[in-house]
Parts: sequence; structure tokens; C-alpha cells
Amino acid sequence: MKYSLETENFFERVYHVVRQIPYGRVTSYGAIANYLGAARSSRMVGWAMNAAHTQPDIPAHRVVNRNGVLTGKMHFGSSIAMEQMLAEEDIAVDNDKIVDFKLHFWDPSTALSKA
DNA sequence: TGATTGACTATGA
DNA sequence: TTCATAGCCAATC
Repeated sequence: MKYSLETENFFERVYHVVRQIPYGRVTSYGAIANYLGAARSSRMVGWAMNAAHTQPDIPAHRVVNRNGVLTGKMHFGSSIAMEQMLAEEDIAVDNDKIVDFKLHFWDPSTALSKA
């Protein structure tokens, strides 16, 4: 079968960025999309994360929406699995939402210091 | 091939 | 401030 190199590349980029998320930090789909130059394609990041389940090294629990809400927690098998993993990284989660999200927020565009 | 969906975000009321 | 709608692009049905 045939894969779209651009799409595959996009997915790879998403995985790469997510892997760069340091311990105790989180980021948003939009931030990743923005770093990839697809700020309007934040949904594609979510789609990539859906496929990220094929990649065991993807800390998807560090990726939330712009409000810091664990929108994808249901994709971790357990509804509490995601917040538990975040709790292990000293990230407080209240009502499926990261406490002081902006303090834990990690912007790849800034952290990776794009050229 | 065409229509619908989706781990989102931004804007308007 | 909260709710509803539009836009985005790719994958799935």
C-alpha cells in the first residue's frame, strides 16, 4: 500500500515534538500544530495522537487542549489513567483539568527555539 | 467519490 | 462569562 510521505512526516513531527516534552511539563495541540506550521490544523495533531497509540514512547498524557483539559483521557484505556500519569509528574489535575496549566505549559516553539 | 467525523481553536452572540 | 457556530485537514465509512 501507499503512504503519503507528507502525512507520515507530519505524524512523525508530532511524535517528535511530544517526545521533547520535558518531565512535569505539558503542551497543547495548538502549540504543536503551530510549531509544525499548521496552527489551523490542531485537529490533525489530535488525529496524529490517535495514531500515536502505535507509538509506546509517546507521552500523550502531556498533551491537552488549550484549556489544559484532559480531553483525550478516555483514550488512555482508563478515564483516570491520564491524570494519574500527570500526578506522577507533580502536575495537579482538578476536575479533569490541569491546575495552573500555564505554569506547566511548555511551548515547543519557544522551548525548541526554532530558527 | 462523497459525506461524516474528530484527543481543536477562534470568534460571535 | 458561557453557549453556539465556523474553519481546518486528514482519515474513515
